[in-house]
Amino acid sequence: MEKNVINKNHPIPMYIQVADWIRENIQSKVWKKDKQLAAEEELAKQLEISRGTLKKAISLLINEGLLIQIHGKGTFVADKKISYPFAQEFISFAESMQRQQMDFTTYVIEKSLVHPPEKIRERLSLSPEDDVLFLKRVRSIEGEPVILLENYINYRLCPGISQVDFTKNTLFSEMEKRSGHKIKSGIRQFEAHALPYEQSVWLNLPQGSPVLFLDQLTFFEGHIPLETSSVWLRSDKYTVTSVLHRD
Amino acid sequence: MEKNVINKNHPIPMYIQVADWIRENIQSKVWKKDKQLAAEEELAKQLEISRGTLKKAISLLINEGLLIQIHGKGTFVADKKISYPFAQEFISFAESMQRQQMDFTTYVIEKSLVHPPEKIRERLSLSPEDDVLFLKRVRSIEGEPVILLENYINYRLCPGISQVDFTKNTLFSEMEKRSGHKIKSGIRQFEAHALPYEQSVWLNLPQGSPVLFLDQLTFFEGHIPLETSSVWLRSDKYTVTSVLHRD
DNA sequence: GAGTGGTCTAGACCACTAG
DNA sequence: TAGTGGTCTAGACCACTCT
Repeated sequence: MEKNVINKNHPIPMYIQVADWIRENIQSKVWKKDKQLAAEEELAKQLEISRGTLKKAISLLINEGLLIQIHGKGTFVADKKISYPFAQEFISFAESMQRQQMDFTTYVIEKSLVHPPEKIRERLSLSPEDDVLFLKRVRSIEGEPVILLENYINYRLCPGISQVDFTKNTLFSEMEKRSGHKIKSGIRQFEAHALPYEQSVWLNLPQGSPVLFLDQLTFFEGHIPLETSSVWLRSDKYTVTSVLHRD
Repeated sequence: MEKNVINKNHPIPMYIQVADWIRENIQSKVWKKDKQLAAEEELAKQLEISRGTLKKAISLLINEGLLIQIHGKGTFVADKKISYPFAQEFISFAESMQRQQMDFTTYVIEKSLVHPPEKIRERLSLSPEDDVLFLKRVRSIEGEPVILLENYINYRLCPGISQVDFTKNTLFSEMEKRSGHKIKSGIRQFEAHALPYEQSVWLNLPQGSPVLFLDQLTFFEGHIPLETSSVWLRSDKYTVTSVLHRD
């Protein structure tokens, strides 16, 4: 039976638990491409949840591109190749890699508490006396650098974060841990840039190469900005793919 | 009263009608930035719908970046600048522009029925005898070209589409009209490219300029592929912005 | 016609925010 | 404490697909 999959008591909403369980079945290849899931009513009964809750879980996975539903036919495991749903759900590079069970390494180029430039202060709604943690990292897959990140983090909201070893810990998880709040949303703007010299050194690419550039702003619940960053992505190595839907 | 906003009978699902109504209030500036909406229970009562239906409408608009919700506080009109939710919802360039009440013009460079290259045939799951419509267009805003599109459309699914005047009609609406089916989903892959010479002429940019490149595949319901395209975007003129959420 | 997902309801209780 | 959104339920009826 599938019923012991979820815990009816508080910690995590049931629809998230159900989505996690389905995602795991897909990623571990227990459920293969094109497998038809049990009908919603049936599956809900097995899991001892209501159909509405199950539908909410399924819709998350449709959004991630892991499932497709066809009216009158059923729910199926999608034929998903490598996909980096960076543009779809607010997940970090680290989370995206982890979900795909890919290994990456992080090298910290710079980590320092600084007084922020005017532009950063505005974006993060900082008071004049607020400091920010400036973080500059390169991430590599199989020894090849693919992504360069420059983050500015509101230090008041994440006290002690300057002590973290970012070769071992991810920024998102540390920001949530230090602040005691959940990251809720973000804005990402995608542009194509010619790689500046300063960045080209770290990405092991010729200056002027076309790269994906992301401008990011991250919020806690309550629309409180806590982090802003510039990201340079080698789009020859790491493409951003989105599975999108119409309503 | 707000109740005449929606039609309880069939044509369009109520949650879409409600979302359209809210979107219009926001875009026409009747509801301004930071305006707090009536509480869900109250608003549902006014619209004579259930709270669940209202929540579904609201979640669409949160996804579009038009509303934000804060637990315990309320629902608010987001502070939205120009945003092109290209990476979030499967809407076409034309629809994106129309929603923002921006004018654009379309110039058709080429429109021809052709026998598709092998790669296109595979992507669209075509039989050897199937033809495709090849369409090459430039779109300009205020006289400035910003986007170049090359589309391959399964002609069997959209009979007669070769007759359409694409300076006046949009591809998505024509594909839906000719086929009698609704476009349901798509996959977009974002890359940064150095602008090839052939494309540079149409975008009025130097060859080699960094541009956003999109590789797109479009599906009807039932996961039937009907169109695939390559799109070059001037990211200095037209940036792709996504408002993203975590669950 | 049998089986599927799509929409909608009317309610319940919980968790968070604010004064 | 009052007011808000977040989650969950148990059911109903409709629309679509396939045989």
